[in-house]
Amino acid sequence: MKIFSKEITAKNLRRGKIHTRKGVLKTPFFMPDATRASVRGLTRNELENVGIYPMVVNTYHLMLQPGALFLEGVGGVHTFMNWSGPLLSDSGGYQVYSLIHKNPKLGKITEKGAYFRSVIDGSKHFLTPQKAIQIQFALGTDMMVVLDDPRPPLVSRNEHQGAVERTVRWAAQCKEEFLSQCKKRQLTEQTRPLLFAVVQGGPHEDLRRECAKELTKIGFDGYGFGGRHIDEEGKLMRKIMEETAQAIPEDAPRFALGIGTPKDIVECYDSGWDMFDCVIPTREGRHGRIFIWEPDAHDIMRQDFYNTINITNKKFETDLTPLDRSCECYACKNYSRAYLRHLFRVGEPLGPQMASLHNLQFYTNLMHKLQKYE
RNA sequence: GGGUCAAUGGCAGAGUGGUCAAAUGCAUCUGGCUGUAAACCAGACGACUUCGGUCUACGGCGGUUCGAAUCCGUCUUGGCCCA
Repeated sequence: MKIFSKEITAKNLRRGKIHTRKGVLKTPFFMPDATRASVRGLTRNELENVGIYPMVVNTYHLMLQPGALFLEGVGGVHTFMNWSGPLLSDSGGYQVYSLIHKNPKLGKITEKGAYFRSVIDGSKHFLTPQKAIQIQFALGTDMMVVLDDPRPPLVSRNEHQGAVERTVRWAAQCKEEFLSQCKKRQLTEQTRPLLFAVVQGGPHEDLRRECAKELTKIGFDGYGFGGRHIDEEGKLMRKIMEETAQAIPEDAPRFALGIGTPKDIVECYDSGWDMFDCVIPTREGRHGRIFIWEPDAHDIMRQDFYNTINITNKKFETDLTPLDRSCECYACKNYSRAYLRHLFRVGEPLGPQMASLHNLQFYTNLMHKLQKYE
């Protein structure tokens, strides 16, 4: 199967389509995070109406609840959550970082894999590269990610180097398990999922290049940018993103994991990345931040094209206009800023729900604009 | 009419001689959130300020004291009990 069909080549970027077994994805695209097999607060219909097609689920969260065996038994996570679009499963690699590195009490990393203490009930779990792949096959997702070893950005170069080496070793083990699962399940080039590796290396360009090179040798369907991609001031490490994109095979999809703000996404696109996922639209929506198009902005590549408002701010108390006049989403078509502020203040779930919906519409529209760009 | 208890910042409610511009919770205001331990977290919340302080505040008034939200007297208001 030809995974990536090249359509446009401009500068050093290539844009095209990714062929998954559940359908074709035109790049660039954004996937909302349905970490626990649900985009928080939104129904299947709402997501479809916004124009969502691919989404991201999480291996770590789903192996804890409801469990990989159960999910495999019911025919996979697609069936369980009733979603027919392509699903990408994150490996749990990020949880290695966000749980263990941020709080050593929650687990331990060894060469064999990562021990986790469940944040749900304290029980112990062990995730190996092989197991991460096995679970993702049990989930039945269409794009899988290798177990990787991200590190906090400020650790020593030495530690980043160690993380790169481990990430490469684990990636090789994942690939091996992936091939074995495909064989066992009699999957063809047309029916098998895609496997993505993750480039680590922190803020060191040479480590990123080295990591990309080693992963390329093993060979994957796509490559991700892992670890933190913004510096201490919250600015995108653009040079690193560019360098890393250049170090990845030109005909492979490039997945900027966990990115990002609308501005970050545009910059990453411009740096050569074409797949994105992030909690920002939904989490910040739940917390009251709304993305608004700047009416006079026409070139998303060259100017500030959006603003954010905090809908809970007092200044919206009597504002009967929609969140965004130019938006076609259900929230903007039906409710006012004052009403949504009211919903947030009294704790009605409809508030966070509508805010998430609107923000996802914003992200979807942003991706449409990027797809038309050139 | 007699007795008794109470009155604290937007609300609830601690504090009962100095460490009190006053705990805590709620409410309010403002931030933050980047492969979701996140419907979460943080800061502010009497006024003024040259940011060192200054002033006004724990029902009213008066007192005791170096010093009072805290002790005493009295008034006002409210709860409960007895006539």
